[in-house]
Amino acid sequence: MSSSSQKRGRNPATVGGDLRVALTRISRRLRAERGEADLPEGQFGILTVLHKHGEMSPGSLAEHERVRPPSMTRAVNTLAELGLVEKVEHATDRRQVVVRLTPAGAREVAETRRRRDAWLTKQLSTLTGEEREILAGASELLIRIAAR
Amino acid sequence: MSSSSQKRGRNPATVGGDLRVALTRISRRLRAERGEADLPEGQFGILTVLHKHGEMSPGSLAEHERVRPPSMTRAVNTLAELGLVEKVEHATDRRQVVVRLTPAGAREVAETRRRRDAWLTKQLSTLTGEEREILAGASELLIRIAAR
DNA sequence: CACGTACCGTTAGCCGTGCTAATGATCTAG
DNA sequence: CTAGATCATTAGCACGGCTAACGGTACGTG
Repeated sequence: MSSSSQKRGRNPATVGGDLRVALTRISRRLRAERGEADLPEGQFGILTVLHKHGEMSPGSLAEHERVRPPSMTRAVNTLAELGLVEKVEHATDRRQVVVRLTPAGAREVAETRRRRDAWLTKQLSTLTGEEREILAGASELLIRIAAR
Repeated sequence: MSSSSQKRGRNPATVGGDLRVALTRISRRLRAERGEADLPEGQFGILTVLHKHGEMSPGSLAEHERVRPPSMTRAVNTLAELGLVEKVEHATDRRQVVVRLTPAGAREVAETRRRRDAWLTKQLSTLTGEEREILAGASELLIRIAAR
């Protein structure tokens, strides 16, 4: 009862410490719940970005995903080998590369989304609406903080 | 404006998707903010567990951190090489090993805690009390979910 | 025009940290 | 005493971050 009783005027450092613990715990749990057939988190993330925003250069992808270019190059190559994206040349700037979702990639996004999120969705279903609201709010805050 | 306008009756799947994005973003950000001198997240986590709960077997540590035993063995060995923990033999069961924080390890916990959390604490300081409340609540929820 | 500089992507190679499978040592039940 | 359970470890794989260094391309300026 010690953590939920004192609610007002939270100390930023304390919240930060708790948040860190929570993040590592849930991350490990989610990783453990990933099925054999599911794409690794990072790779799937790239597909969803392409699905949402359309074709994009590796550099933009890297920036969007807050990753260094070499990391993105490798991830994109893996996806290309799987036939989920294709790399085509840029129309006017030959330094650049355009990464594009293939039909198979688009299918993968749709199919995997359901499968992959099954466990988490199920857990969230058991929460109250208010609790889900807290997590939704936290998501927005965390994304905002990460973007600074 | 599409994500913050509709607030009631959140769909678990939607919350899950957003949450996933938020988790990967903030995790990468935190990793990027880690200083040269700071211990990697996982290793530091082990030190804090030992600091909080006292000496412990690798198996218990693994369970506590939701990791498989081989992962813990390796992490503990790294910490032992750094002189931050020591491995001593169990009093009665010679299969077991007892992992214990060294004085240097205890020092490391105290010192690193401040340094390592500087960035996150600073970010949280700029939030409103209500927003920090949301993150504190979310931390509890996530830890609960991870423990299932 | 040519040259230097800036930019983009890639290659090479490092590290941390998760996993499974298999081994060795020890303990314990029968 | 033997068989099986339990604990830690070793070996080896995957994933996904990173930096440093490099090659090709574009572009501004002399």
